[in-house]
Amino acid sequence: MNGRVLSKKKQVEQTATSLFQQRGYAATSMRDMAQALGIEAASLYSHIRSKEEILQNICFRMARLFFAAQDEALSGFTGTASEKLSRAIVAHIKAITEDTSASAVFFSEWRHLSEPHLSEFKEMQARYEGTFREILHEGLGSGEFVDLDEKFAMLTILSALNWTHQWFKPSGRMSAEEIGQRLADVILNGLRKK
Amino acid sequence: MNGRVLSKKKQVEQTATSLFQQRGYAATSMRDMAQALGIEAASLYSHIRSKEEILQNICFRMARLFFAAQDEALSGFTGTASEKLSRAIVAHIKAITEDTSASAVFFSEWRHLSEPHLSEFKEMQARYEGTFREILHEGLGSGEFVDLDEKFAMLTILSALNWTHQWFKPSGRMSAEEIGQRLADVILNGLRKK
DNA sequence: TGCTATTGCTAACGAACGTTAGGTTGTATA
DNA sequence: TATACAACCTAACGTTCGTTAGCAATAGCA
Repeated sequence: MNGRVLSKKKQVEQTATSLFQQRGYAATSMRDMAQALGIEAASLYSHIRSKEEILQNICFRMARLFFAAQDEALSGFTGTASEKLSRAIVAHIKAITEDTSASAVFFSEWRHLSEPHLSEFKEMQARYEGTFREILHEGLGSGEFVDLDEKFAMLTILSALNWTHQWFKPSGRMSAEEIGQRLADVILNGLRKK
Repeated sequence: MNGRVLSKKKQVEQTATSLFQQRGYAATSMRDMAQALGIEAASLYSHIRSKEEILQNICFRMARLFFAAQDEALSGFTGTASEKLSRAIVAHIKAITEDTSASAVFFSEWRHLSEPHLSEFKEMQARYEGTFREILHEGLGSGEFVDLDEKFAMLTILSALNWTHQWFKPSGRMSAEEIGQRLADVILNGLRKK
């Protein structure tokens, strides 16, 4: 077995991801998913343990993706805070564009995780955001960045980036890297022409 | 009657707003709301027609707030695209900070509206965003702004602004107007010191 | 051929859901 | 004092929810 394109479990997760994105986790029933797959609701339990397990897999898989991209972009890199921020932004966009549906679920459905997964998730989130804060902190200390609140700036930047999943199309004329670079440029230099 | 601080219907809506923000519309039950108010679920129907009516009221009230703020900021105003954008941003932040909980619901729970309200809502949203697009279009035509995609820039800007509801505290040291102004500054001039 | 997964089914469980019907109480006004 | 209404109750409705039990069909491998 396993000469298949996609294991059935992956298929279930992919369908669930799409439905969670469209309707939200709480508003998507097991029967909805089953119907989308052309099977009965009870049959889903041959592949998954519970509804929440699906959400956990989506959320934590995306989390790993974000960390991997961030690590790759920053580990061992030395440069100005601007350069670091730029690389972190490009990495972030790259992770989002690797799976926009899962990203959408990751960003807005994680609150439906139950303990202890919820706490673990929040911890990872804080750690990930912490890297951005450190970069901002560094840039503020070196006088590279304008005076601003570290935390609010970090949240605002991420919020701007996190909308990318809504409109990114892999078939579009810009690659993830190009989009990330443009966003980094605008964040660093602003809309206004100099 | 009506020497009261808040009509019971408003109390129900306020409680619902808070719960919708925390758990999401679909994951909040009538019994949850009732419990938060110290009454029985069935008693809620003395004050409201349905669960969805509450969501409708929250969403459309916030929509009116956004339009009112935008109109006040721009109607009759003539100036550069930068100035217009700045005013629109400040107005937007002002509307958000007038009710951060309702804003949170407005931004992420509107998809649970049923027709025809859903279509009406989307129409208003497009109209509101259209104003931002026009400003960007103007600034691009006049050479005031750097070259960028109108639609994506608009979505990115609004996405950055729309996170404000997450951290704004009326008791904080910055007013809504100050925050809006700072955000407009960063969007126009960027993070990097010149 | 026999064994073991994989994938699916029907039937049903108890719980929770939004909502309705019908009734009781208290208070403000005519 | 009579009337009206707001506010809340208990009881229950039909539906949907996530999930379990138990069983059948199929396919790959030994």
